[in-house]
Amino acid sequence: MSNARGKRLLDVYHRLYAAYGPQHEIIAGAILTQSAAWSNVEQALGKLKAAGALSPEGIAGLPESELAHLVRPSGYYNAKARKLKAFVRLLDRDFGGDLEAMLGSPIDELREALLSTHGIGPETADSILLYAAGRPVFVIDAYTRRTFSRLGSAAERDTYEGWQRLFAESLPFSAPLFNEYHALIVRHGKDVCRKRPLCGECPLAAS
DNA sequence: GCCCAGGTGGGTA
DNA sequence: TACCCACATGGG
Repeated sequence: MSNARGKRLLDVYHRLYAAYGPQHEIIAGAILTQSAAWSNVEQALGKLKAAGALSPEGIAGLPESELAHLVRPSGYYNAKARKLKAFVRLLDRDFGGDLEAMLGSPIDELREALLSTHGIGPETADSILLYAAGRPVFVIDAYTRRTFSRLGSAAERDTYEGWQRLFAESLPFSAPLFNEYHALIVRHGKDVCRKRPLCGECPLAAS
């Protein structure tokens, strides 16, 4: 491991880790961020990590009540503890507890499995598919709807599928593009444009 | 004090 | 299918 190749491989690992974070942290974050401010989610993730519970094994090994206590800052803590437990049960039951196997399984199969799990709806499922599994799925959230409605580019059908079709049929089919685009929409949504839609500081004002 | 945040599931008509 | 409502904390 002291040779150049080993260092190179470790360097790649650290770069990827710095860019994406551990996959179980992304998944926990996707569930905890449901109808919650990200600053509160970060507090909850910090508590999980400090308790050594930020992993499928950690979550599985904790009573639901203790899990609830740890995720309390993210709100709806009893409901979210139950959802984390449900995800780990799915991982265990359908993929033998192997997260890599789960994330590497066929996209339609995985999406269906996620949607059949308590507490995972279309947005959370697609967040996991895009951000944890790196699949080309466009995530539709409140920021996306708000932003494109204001721009006069709302989906024809105001449903999750309707919005998703709008992006899927109009953009190159690329996970990195979908990832970056959605991240930018969120960034924009949290920025000046929440209180002052399409104001002078908004990069979308003149478009 | 009041309002809202990157949703979801269950119940009712 | 289309609404309601519960679930709950922390920050502006």
